[in-house]
Parts: sequence; C-alpha cells; structure tokens
Amino acid sequence: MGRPRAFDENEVVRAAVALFAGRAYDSVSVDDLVHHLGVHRNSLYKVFGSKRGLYLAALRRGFATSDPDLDLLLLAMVERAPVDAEVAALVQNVLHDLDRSLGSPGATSTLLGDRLRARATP
Amino acid sequence: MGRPRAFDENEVVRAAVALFAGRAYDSVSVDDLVHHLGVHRNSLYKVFGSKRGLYLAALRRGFATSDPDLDLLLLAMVERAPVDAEVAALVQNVLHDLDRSLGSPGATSTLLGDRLRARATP
DNA sequence: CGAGTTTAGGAACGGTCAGTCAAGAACGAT
DNA sequence: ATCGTTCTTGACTGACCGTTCCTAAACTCG
Repeated sequence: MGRPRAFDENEVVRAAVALFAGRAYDSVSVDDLVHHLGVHRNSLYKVFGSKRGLYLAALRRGFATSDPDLDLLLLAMVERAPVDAEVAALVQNVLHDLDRSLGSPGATSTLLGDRLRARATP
Repeated sequence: MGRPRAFDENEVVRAAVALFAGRAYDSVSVDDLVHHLGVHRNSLYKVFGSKRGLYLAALRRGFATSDPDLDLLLLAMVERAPVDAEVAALVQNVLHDLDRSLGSPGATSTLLGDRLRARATP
C-alpha cells in the first residue's frame, strides 16, 4: 500500500556507482546525486538513510560482479577505507575475491597498479 | 624590510605533505591546515596563494626525493590528477622517475599496487 | 623619532554542504 | 468516500567551505 515509487532503486544505485567511480566521495555532493540520479533528495534519504548509506550500496553493487569496477575500488581503497571501517571491510572482501580469481595477490597488485597508472594518465 | 615571518615555510610544506598524504584533498580544510601547520590563514594565502597552491607545493616537495611519499602519490593519482592537469603533470614526472629508478614500468605498477593494498588494510 | 613595508590576527564574506521539515499526492483497504 | 500509509516536493537549517578585508604589530631605512 501507499504511493508507489517513481524511480527504480536499481538504476539509482547503478548511477551512483558511476558517479563515485569518477570522483572522490567528498566531491560528489548530495545535489550531484539528486540531479544525476533523478531522485528527489528526500526519497534518497528515505531509501538509503544518508549519503554514506548510498555510497555503501554503490560499493556493494560495484563489487558484486566477477570483474568489479576498478575505479570505484581504487577510490575506495585510497580515500575511504582508511577512514571508514565498513568500506575497508568491503574492500577486503573484493580484494580477496580478486586474488582468488586471478590466482595470486601479486597479480591483483599489478592489476591495480596498472589501472592506477591508466587513471592518472589523461 | 617589513615584519619578519614567524614560521618556517619549509616546515609548513612538510606538514602539508603529511596532511595531504593522509586524507583526500577535499577533506583537508583550510582550517585543518591552519591548525596543524601553525600558520595563520592570511599568511598561508600570502605565501601560497590558495589551498591548491599549497597542495601543489606539497606535491613538489613530496615527490622531489629518491623515494617519494607513496601515499601522497596514490591520492594524487586517484583523486586529483583526473581533475587537475597540473597535478597530472607532476604525477607523470614522478612516475617516470620511478620507472627509471626501479628499472621498469611493471615494477612501478607492482610497487604502487602493493602500497595501495597496505593502505586499505588496517 | 617618523615613514614605509611586510606579516599577524581576527572577523567577516557569500556559497555550498549534508540533512530535515511540513504539506500534499497517490495508492490499497475498508 | 474516507482512512492509513508511503512517496514526492520544495523550502529550510545550521555548519562549514575557501577566500578576503581591515587593523595592528614588527621590522628597515632615513
């Protein structure tokens, strides 16, 4: 019952992944999310609780595939994991999965290092 | 002539390196810099022009050694280089130097990937 | 002792931040 | 048709952002 939602929660999280993969957490404002996601501020808070809540949802989504979003992962590792234990835990999980699917931690480090260089090279 | 400075510009840049190596650019506020560096707001702007000016000075300092500050470098690569061409150029320089001193781009990628993992692992 | 110059200090600026509030609209159930 | 519930909407809040202004202090030079 109640008024039906005018947006697709899945699409919203997908769009959030794209935003958080491109820019630092602090430089993605709630206004940015509201505009790019087409969801009203209040609905966003009703569904995800906070900006951080939406970010965590985006991380879970972006990491829940066989090839996780490496840009999202890099930003999370470098910027958020050191100051947010829940982010650190999600990162640990996906790193473990990557190690397993690539066969060794060394291969994962090289993969990340390469993506890092590519990202910093315009 | 004029009133002498009450702070050491070198020490200020060194402290800025430590701050910018630990947290994302956007989450280091000018207030943070003022408090941790012991320099007054106004002096900071007189000497460095802007928060970005001080950040660039910190990058130049943190990269100007034979073993550059890897945390500072990682944050710059992931977060600032994509949105600031001058940062990207400084990053390219230090990466080139690293490639040369380590012998190969592959070694640099692995070094960065390893530091990345260490940083994200509390 | 001024006059001139450079820095220190603190208050203030407009803008933007994440988050909240109250009112109304769209539904299912009775 | 009315009620309870859920979602939408836009205005609003206090805090903080980077930056600027203005006055006082500390110095050199004449």
